[in-house]
Formats: sequence, structure tokens, C-alpha cells
Amino acid sequence: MGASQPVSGTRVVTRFAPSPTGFLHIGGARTALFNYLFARHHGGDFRLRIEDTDRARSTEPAIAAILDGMTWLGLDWDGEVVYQFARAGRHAEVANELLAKGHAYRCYATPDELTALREAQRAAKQPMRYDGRWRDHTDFPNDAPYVIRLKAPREGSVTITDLVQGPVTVANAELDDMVLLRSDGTPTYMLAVVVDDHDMGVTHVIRGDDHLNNAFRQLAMIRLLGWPEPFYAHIPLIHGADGAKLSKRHGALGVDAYRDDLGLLPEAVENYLLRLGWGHGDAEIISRAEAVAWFGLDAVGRGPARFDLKKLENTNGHYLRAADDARLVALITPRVEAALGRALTAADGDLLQRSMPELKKRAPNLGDLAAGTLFYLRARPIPMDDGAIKLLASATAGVLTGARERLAGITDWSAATVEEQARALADEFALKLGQVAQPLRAAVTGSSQSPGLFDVMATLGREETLGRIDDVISGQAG
RNA sequence: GGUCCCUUCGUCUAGCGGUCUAGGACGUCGCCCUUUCACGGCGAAAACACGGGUUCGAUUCCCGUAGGGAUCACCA
Repeated sequence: MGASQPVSGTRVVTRFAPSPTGFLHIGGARTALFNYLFARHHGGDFRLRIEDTDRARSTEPAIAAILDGMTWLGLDWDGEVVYQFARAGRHAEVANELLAKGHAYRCYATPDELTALREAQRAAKQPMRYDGRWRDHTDFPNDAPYVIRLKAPREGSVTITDLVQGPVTVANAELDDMVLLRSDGTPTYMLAVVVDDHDMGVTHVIRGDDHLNNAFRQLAMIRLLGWPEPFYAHIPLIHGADGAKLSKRHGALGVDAYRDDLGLLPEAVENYLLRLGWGHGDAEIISRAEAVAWFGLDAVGRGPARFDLKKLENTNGHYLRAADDARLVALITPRVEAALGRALTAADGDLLQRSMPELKKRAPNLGDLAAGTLFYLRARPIPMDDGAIKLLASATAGVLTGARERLAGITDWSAATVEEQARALADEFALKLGQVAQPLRAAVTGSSQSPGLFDVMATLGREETLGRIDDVISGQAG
């Protein structure tokens, strides 16, 4: 495993560090999952840090949504959640330490001045970076506002042996002196991550590809501070089906939307996310235990992967079929009650429980599963859809009344005895079984599509089944 | 534009010099099962971006080209 092994003797510590400016999106969830899996694989710690230093954009609801999403996905973190804003004092302390040691300096350039600099650089087609105009000053205006910038090395280069991307080298001349402390004394993200990762003992920084460029600047700071260097692993971002950066339109929704709107199971989302950009031979359906045992950074793909809702739904269907019936009933109950406009009774719950084995085989998500239960629970006369109306209209005359008669004679009502009578009726009328079953399906379910008719009748019971057929015969249904 | 990264079926991927007439999964199409719809089973079409090298031999290694991506704030 070479490069992905931690230095001997150190305990692996990873962290997920989202900024609470929105919901926990799918890309963030995958980053969290990879951090979680890597830590668990190595028997280390997985920490959670909320990067709320942007006071204007950070919100309480966003923090709640992140914690909720993590919990839903079963990504339990170790220790207390670290709130970055609360550590501003420590960040400033490190900035001042750097300043005292001559590794940082005060910069009095105004925002307008810097904007003008960038404009000039853009016009001259020069790279846009701070030119270090205050880097070697010794005389400072006393009352003017200033920021503290890192005095980054200008010669040589930095090479990061990224656990996913491989060795990446950037010349120091490409990097400018980043701001550590703003003029209002608050820390920038660059300072905060480095200090927090160090203080939290993070050994492996696993994050989105968009941070790869930042890693060089952060490493420069770490070296100036003389702190131990973490391993880096930058995983590619997720793209939409059209190859463009994932946006809301593509399904870059909060994980709560995957749960509530798309009706997905957390284990399905986890499995799908794991396989997006990572593979283990031909394995497709992977349990949490297997994921922990198999996960490694060396198998993470280096190119961005496209998000495919079809495959996610297929994966969800797999887990839905494997899910415990009682759990599914509990999950769909709110949806069913909303559709019915009433609370479910104990008898309804029992009916749902019995219908699950057949119903879950044909639902790709909880919404469809809930919708599929409705015909069982609706009060007579049940509504008929277009397909059902057509079937009834073209049914052989007398089939329904004939079936009604035979079914009414059954004393031990079951899928087997019901089927027996249906087949007998087909023989009697010289019809194919389908010509008898389809009109009956329409009458009993109000649709042309449903689980096995005889199973449905058995689940519904004798009285309800007969009643529904009567409704159609007497013209009350529809 | 500068810098950095990436490139196997439509999509996610396996492949870590010969085992590749390139494997699996989703999707698509066909067949089977069958009272409908699903589930399930079987099968088909479908890819190594291009051009140079290195090598006895490249999907695998190197270099270009093209395409794609990331990033260039007193945001994170």
C-alpha cells in the first residue's frame, strides 16, 4: 500500500470541514464518506469541524442540516464538533507568532489599491497576484489599517506527494504572500485550516480537488511554523450528467432532498457515492463493513466522475428490496398518510406490512413505494384509472359476475384458493387466464398494473375483495 | 490568460508490459419467466481521445496535440 500508509506509530486522524453556508451537498457527503472510511480503515479518528469564520454567510440552519445529513448517512464523528469561529483568538496568536519571527509582515495596501493592481495585471496579461509591495518595509504608518501576510519563500519549489494525485510540484514564484489576518483582526480561511488541522492532530487532509492549489500555500506556512506536515489527498469533484460542474439542476441537492424528495435509503446513497470515483474489482453492492475493510486512497480515481441518477436509483432499488418490511412501513407511513389525508390505523399498518414483500420489488424509491400502497388502503368505491376503465370496458360479458359467484363460495380464502377459482372460471368461459385476471385486477386494484392479483386478493381479504367487485358490477366504482 | 490536474463502452469503473478477440455495473435493445407491472434469468450492441516514442511486445511507461477540469479574494 506504500504511500497510503501512515507513518508508523502515528494514529490516523482525518476530518471533514464543511462551511455552513448551505446544505450538505452530495459532493460534501462523498468527501465526508471518504474521510470516514479512511479513518475507520486505519482504526483512527474521524473529526468534524464547522468552518464558520464567514459570519455573513454561515447560518444555524445550515449547521443543523450538515449534522443531520451526517447522522442520516451514519457518518459518526469522533470527539466534539469544532467550531472554527470560536478559535479566532488562537488563529490570531499564530499569526502574531509568525510576525514576531519575521515570517509574516504587515501590509497596508488598500482594497482599492489591490483591485487596481489586479486590473493592471489582467490588462497586461500577467498572472494576477499580490506583488509583495510591503514585504520588506520597515517604516509603517501607525494608524492605517493593515493585514498580516505570510512572507512566503520566493525561491525554489514545493512538491506535494498527494495520495490521490501523485507528486505535484509548484514553483514558489507562482505563489504570492497570502493574507493571514484581515484588517479587522479576524483570521482568513488559509490560516484557520492550517492552525486547526495542526491543533486537532489531523494526519491526513482528504478534501476536494478544488483545494489542491491551496495546499502549496498552506504547506509553506506549516514549514515556516515548523509543524509536522500532514498527508494530502485531493479527490476530484463530482460533475453533472452533461460533464459540467455539478449544480442544483443536476441533483446537487442537499442530502435531505435525497432522503425526502427522492425517497432514497442512506445505505444506497452511501454505496453509490462510494462507487463514484472509487472501485474495488467488480464489487458493486458493498456493505459498510466491506467498505471499511477495502477502502484506500490509492484506488480513488483522478478524473472527475459524472453523477448518474439512474444508477443511484437502481442501487436504491436493490437496498429497498433487501430492506426490512417493518422499517419500510415506518418510512413510508408519513407519505401514505399525506396522500390519504388521514392517519393510518393499526389494521392499515398490518395491511401495509403484509403488502411490503411484493410491493418493494417494484419500487425504485420510497415515494413510489408509498404510492403503490394506496390502492390497498383507499375506501370503497376505489377510483379507477384509465387503464382499468379500458380493461373493464373490453372485458368478456359475465366474467365479473361469474368470478364474484365463484369467489363468494370460497370458505378458506387464500391466494391458492382464489387462483383455483379464477382458473376454473377461465376454463368454464374458454378464456385465457389473463382475460379473467385482468378485469378482476382492474376491479380490485383500480389499475391495470399491480402486484400478483391473487396475492393482492389474499392480502385484501374476502370481504373487501368481493365488495370491490360488487362496486364495479353495480356501476358504483369509477 | 498563468499555474496545476485529468482522459478505458453513453455513465461509474476493472486493468497496475504479454492473462485484452479489454472484464463488471447502470442505461439501451432482444429473448425467457408470466394473469399485468416489476423482480429474476439469458443474450446483444457499446470504449482503450489522437500522434510520436521506449520496448521483442503497449490499454498499461515517457513526450507532445486535442479535449475536459480546478484555481488565481482582507470567500471558504
